[in-house]
Amino acid sequence: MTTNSGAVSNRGQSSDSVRQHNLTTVLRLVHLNRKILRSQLTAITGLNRSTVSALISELEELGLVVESESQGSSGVGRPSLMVAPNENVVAFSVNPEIDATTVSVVTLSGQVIDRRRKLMGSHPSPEDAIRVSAEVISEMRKAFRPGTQIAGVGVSVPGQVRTSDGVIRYAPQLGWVESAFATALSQETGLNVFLGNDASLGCLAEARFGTAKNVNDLVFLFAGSGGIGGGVVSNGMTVGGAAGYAGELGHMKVSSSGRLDYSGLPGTLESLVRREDLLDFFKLYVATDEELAAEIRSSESSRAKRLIHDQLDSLAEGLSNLVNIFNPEVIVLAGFLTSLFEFDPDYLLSQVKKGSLAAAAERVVIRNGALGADLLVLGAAELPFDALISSPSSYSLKSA
Amino acid sequence: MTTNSGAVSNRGQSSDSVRQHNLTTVLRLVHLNRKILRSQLTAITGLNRSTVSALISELEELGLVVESESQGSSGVGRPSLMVAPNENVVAFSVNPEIDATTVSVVTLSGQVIDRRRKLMGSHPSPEDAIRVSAEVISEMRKAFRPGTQIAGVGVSVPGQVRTSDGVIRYAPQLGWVESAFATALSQETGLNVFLGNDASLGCLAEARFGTAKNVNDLVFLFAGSGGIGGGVVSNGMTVGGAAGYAGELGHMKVSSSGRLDYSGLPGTLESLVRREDLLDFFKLYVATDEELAAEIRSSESSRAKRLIHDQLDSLAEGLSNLVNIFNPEVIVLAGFLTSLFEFDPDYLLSQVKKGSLAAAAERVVIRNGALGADLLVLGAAELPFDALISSPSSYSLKSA
DNA sequence: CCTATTTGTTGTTTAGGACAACAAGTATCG
DNA sequence: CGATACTTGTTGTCCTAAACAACAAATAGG
Repeated sequence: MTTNSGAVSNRGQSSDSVRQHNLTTVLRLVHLNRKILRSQLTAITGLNRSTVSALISELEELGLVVESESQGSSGVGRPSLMVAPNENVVAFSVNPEIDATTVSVVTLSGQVIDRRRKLMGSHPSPEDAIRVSAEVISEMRKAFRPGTQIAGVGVSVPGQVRTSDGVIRYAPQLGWVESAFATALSQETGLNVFLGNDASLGCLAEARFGTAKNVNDLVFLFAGSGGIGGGVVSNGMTVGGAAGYAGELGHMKVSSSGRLDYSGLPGTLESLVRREDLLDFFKLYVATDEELAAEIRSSESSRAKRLIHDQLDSLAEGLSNLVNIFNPEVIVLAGFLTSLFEFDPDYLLSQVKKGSLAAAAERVVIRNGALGADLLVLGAAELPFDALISSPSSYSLKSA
Repeated sequence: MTTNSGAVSNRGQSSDSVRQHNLTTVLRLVHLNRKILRSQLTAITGLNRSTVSALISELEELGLVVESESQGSSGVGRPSLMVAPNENVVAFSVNPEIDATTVSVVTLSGQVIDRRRKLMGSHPSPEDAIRVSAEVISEMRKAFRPGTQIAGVGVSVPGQVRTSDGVIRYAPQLGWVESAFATALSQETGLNVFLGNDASLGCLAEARFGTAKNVNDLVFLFAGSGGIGGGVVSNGMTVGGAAGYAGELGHMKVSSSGRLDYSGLPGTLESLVRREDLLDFFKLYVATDEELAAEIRSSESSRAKRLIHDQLDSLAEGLSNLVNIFNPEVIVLAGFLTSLFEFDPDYLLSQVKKGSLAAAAERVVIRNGALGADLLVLGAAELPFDALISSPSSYSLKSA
């Protein structure tokens, strides 16, 4: 049941908004599926063939989609046309890290067609990151083929972002506080800039293109060197909260331990499940996730196993809480949590079930994320694409 | 930002569905506001005056709303007509408790016009409750004035309910396990029966008619003799989870304490914030919430204050987690939590802020619920009313 | 009593989706 | 290989329902 509380959608619908809605619906399906048959569009939307035809014509005139004859026909009857996003429509994805900033170009069809990583001095300021991003974006634009249309810029932030105006409130690892990042980068580039929390964007990406495609209720947990972040989809909608700070699942207190997390809160999931602890134990310094994963996979000593199982126990406590709170269909893990999970999947699942209500946990599935290195790149690009998709006929795309 | 993940609303809209949507929108506004001016309807919906006029005519012909001349005109110009729900449209609300079952009649305008509480032997079975409910409903129907139209029955269940088919999975206090309650009660009464978790329904009621009206992101926490339940509204939608079990906020682990809650989970909010503990301390047995509240309010001894502050501390730990997870606009407390909160509101708020991220907590407000004894009655009645409102022209109302 | 203002009503226009008929292209079967 | 069945795209027509415009009704203020 998806009862809405009444504070939502009190607007009526005119025939004009119907058209917009239908354009959005079709364009979203084309975007999500990368390519899709017209016949599938009519089946999924429930709209008439002729209506779908008209909608696609309009989207084609807007330069947003292209049609082609489908190869390798499947079945009787006239073969249906293939509809795909126009490859000329792109977005920039900006991913600031502690020692570098990565800028990527993503097409509306989900291809990452360019990526440049700029190393930066330690502890760059927001202004540094903005300047570098703007420079890289400017370079990249010069290389675009003519006719390229830019939807905007999406930025993944390892910290708390006020989504309404794209202000970074606090990014602990970067040491950034209260930066009007979106406004500044928009001024530098002349593009629309959207910000999101990194884990929330990862959640979005896995829900749309990854292992949780078509899942309406999911919990996502992402752990990197900077702690644990999360994201939640409920009723098919991202849980954003009043100002966009929701999803800080790593800062959930699960124990009376006095250990502090990176934000200074005691006994939280993030304080107990730590990449650093494993690195220390394996005497790895500055290791990649792959190297750490290899160590974990090949762990034989009982001390190592004990440590890993302790981490799994703590992780399970957090996940149990989330199961009780959200009753998700799928739990998706990313970052180094994937290696923990792989070490003993059955153990984690059984511990999660032990700590949660039977009914809420009975159908839950735990999976590793499927997007790997593209996770945040794709997630951030979804922000400008969402803006475009929600008003296809009026959104102002910028040319290269 | 309310980004949707893509798994939702892939349907297109035909002109017919527009009409249904607009009928629903108008009827929902009339229901939520109990009465509303036509001019306000046009302003809120953004629809044309003539369109609103036509929609109301249709709803009036369906017997769902009535129009009247508004008294005490306010301002220049022709006075607008007042639109209100038809008082002949009602729903039954069934609230099973450990020692009694209460059946109420609620009008579409939100009035509780009849209520009968049937005491039952200790530990009644689901079948007992179904039989008693059906009997009371049958009696009540005889007393209805002619023309009364019944939307259905809403049942609040202190336990886990699979919302898709109205099966009670587990209601610990009642000792009920796996009961096809909705189907059985529907068979007995010939009415549509809907089930919901009690706390979730309380959340819904406070969000629609209580202290959280027009709030799109809220967390609700409800504590009675049977433990702590909760409900969440995010993006204006109830968080229900994959099968409807979401919102079990009381079973969130926040401490390493070995104390068990009523479902056998250790260190949870429910295990630490306990009505029983307070009753024991004050040597009250079988007290009402009012009696307990009076004791708490007049507590002077330092031992009493200590106990109450301990409970507030535990409550704050749970709420801090929920703030980090949901970034709510408002937290609503109900049941005996209201007296805890009233004892020292500033303390609770400051402890909550201490345990959560500054950004997520900065604007959060804690309030007591406003609906008192009507909480679950109104909440349960919303289930059949929702069904009616979401398809006004095709929902089959039953006559008395 | 007259004017300005707001709202309800009625008749007309218009946008856009549904529908029906036909053309186009594929697979199957004899 | 041709006939048939089947599915899909296209085109022209129909129809629903919202917008719009003009007018009537009801109020407040001068």
